[in-house]
Amino acid sequence: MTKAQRTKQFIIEKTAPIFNMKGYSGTSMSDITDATGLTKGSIYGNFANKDEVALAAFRFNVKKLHDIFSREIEKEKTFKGKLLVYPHLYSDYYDLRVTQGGCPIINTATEADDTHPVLRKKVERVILSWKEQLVYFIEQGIVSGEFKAKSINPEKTALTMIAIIEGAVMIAKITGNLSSLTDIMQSLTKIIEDLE
Amino acid sequence: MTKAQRTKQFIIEKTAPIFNMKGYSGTSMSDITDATGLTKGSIYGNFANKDEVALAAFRFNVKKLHDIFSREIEKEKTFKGKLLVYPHLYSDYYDLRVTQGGCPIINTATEADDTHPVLRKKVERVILSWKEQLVYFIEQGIVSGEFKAKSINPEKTALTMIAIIEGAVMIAKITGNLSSLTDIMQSLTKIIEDLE
DNA sequence: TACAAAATATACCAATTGGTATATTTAAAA
DNA sequence: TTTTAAATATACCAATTGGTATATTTTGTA
Repeated sequence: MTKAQRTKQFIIEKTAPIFNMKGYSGTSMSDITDATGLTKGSIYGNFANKDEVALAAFRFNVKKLHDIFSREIEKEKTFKGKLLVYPHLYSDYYDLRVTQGGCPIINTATEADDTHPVLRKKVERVILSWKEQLVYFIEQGIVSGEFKAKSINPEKTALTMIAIIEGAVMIAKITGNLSSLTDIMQSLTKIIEDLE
Repeated sequence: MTKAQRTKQFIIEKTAPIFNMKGYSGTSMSDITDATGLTKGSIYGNFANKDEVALAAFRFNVKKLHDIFSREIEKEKTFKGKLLVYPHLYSDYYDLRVTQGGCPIINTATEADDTHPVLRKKVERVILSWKEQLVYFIEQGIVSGEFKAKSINPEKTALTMIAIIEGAVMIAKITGNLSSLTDIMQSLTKIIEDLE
């Protein structure tokens, strides 16, 4: 890793929480220089513009979350177990502190949908690939006999899971109430268990 | 209604969609003057600052949505019917066009949670009172015998309903896919029907 | 150790930000 | 119809915005 690569990574790590908390248009260049202790010169030496920093920060935040879940999902042998990783981790409030400022998906989605086409597309892809992963788990669960084939619509179930999770994170974040997150995750657990 | 009151209302109506699309920090004074055709003088003659306009715009957006749902809820005689108004209206994509820019609750919640304490508190109150209304419907449904008392946790169900709805709106907005909204609303319908 | 290249800092830019003081117009009351 | 007050417009303000050209420092390599 060259010096420049390290600096680039350093800028991303330092600004990722800022972008997640303040949003794209809420984060200024001075926020970026403050957070990194670097000057504009070195920011613009490593990134073409603010946009590039925001994009990299978003990628970083998503990966951070993704890695946590992937690690736990791999440990599980059954597909039901893999699906249950989500309510399990979220019940522990695990993530909300990892990525400061709440879920980067919902944060970026709500800000970018009407304002930032590039970022919008990135979020869309993240959501769709998340959905595909869930669909795969559900379908494989059906194949393996864990879930009953009839009456299950994998696509619908996957979308519902994502909606519940994102909605739950939003509610917990705005109310500061951890128990509401736990409550909603119980409902999600039930949905998964009803697949049997 | 005096002239000033009418102008104030005019400013709110014209800027409400802007704030909902661009967000608080994304909406500038020039956006406001552009949208209204008025000058800064008359904006600041009617509002103390940008904050006041944003707060009024948020209130306006929430009320607009609230009125639509209230009207339909009143028509329903059973509590199950009242709860089902949500999936029914959202399946038709009814709201997403009423309040331009998607759901003001999720938009404002994700932006304000880490940045704007006053707005944050307002969103929190909106969500909590929405939850209380749902809890009331569920409890009354139990009293009336529509729902079976045991195994129902009204608070948990209400929170889950809100999470699903908000998450669904977010997904539909970012993917531009109406059918995902319909899919998720079917899941919500099932949750409500399972209360029997 | 010298040197080229990469990385970072400095100092600037025009444009825009939210906000204000004052001038002008419009509307209501006497 | 005149006076007064309310409503709106004009013209400004300092501060901050994202961005850039250039100077300086740091780094790896010959």
